[in-house]
Amino acid sequence: MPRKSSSTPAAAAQAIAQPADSPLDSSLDELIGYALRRAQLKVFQHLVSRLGVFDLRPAQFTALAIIEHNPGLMQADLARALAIEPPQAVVLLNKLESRGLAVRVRCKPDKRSYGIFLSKAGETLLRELREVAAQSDLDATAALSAEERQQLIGLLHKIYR
Amino acid sequence: MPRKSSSTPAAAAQAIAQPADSPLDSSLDELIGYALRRAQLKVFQHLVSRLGVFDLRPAQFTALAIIEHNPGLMQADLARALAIEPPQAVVLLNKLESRGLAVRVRCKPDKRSYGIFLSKAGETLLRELREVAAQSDLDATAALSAEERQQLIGLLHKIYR
DNA sequence: GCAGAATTTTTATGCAGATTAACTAATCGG
DNA sequence: CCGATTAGTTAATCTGCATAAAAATTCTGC
Repeated sequence: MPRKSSSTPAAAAQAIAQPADSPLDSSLDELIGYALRRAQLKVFQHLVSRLGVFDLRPAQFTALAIIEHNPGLMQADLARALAIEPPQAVVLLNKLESRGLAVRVRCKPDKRSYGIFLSKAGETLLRELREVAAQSDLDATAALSAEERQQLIGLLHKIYR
Repeated sequence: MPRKSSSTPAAAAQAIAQPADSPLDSSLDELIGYALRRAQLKVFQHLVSRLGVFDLRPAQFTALAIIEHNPGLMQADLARALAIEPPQAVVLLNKLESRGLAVRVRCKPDKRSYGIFLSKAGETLLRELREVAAQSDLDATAALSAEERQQLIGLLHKIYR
């Protein structure tokens, strides 16, 4: 019986990473992009499986955090913050709203747009999710010391800031 | 006129990153997973656009490097190394072979399998691609010093090794 | 204040990448 | 030689994302 390594259903490799048991190498390890991708994939998959317990995807978690931090924002803003197109923000929000985690409130002055807010349940869940995510982070980077984690975050911020 | 920020056709955000001009924040920046994803996305998009000149995707570049480093490997091995499923390895290899960059050679002892090799053209192109990738790496991480890059690579290796 | 342009969200459609299942060909083990 | 297994391929399906078009509302110039 061929064993199926990953329990992760999606989050699939767009390609680059090799699973832990791969005996093959490619001499690409000195490329930052390659190392970044493999590390990111591992950490991401960790998070995906942790969030899976809540039937949530990373993007939904991120959306909750953005909404909390910018209450009343419009959908277009959320889309931009998530780097997704507006139609996708619709389906994402639909899911959050149908689960009672966020609400759309018609904007008084401009009845085209909505203000988006977390529900009480959304706030509560988000608090828990933050802890889950932080713990997932630690687990996935168990090989690093606290100091190294801070170093890493600093370097990464330099790249994308 | 609605401005379209990204010139990147695909390589799209599975969600998390925010484009450079996003005014919104989410207080997620202290998560390694979040920072990793955003940095990885930036570096990856850089590489995608550079490789686009050659009509290649990162996975194809990686495949070439793996083949060079493990000449004669079987398709199943390649699939495992790329963390993709065998059917995908087929289409990937078909493309490389149709472009004359790699060849399948029927295996003498076991006529079910192939040995995969780079063609002369594949080797030549790969040499060029390595330089392109290395330069893309430098460009995308221009904010880092040489020392910081080495530091970063070391930290990333600790995560996924 | 009204016609036309612009903008906010939604719906519909299409596409690229990936996974699964089913099929072919070849080898292995008795 | 025959059933079971393996390598590769093909086909069907799914998913995520984008693009385009539509609907509702607001804005602008006259």
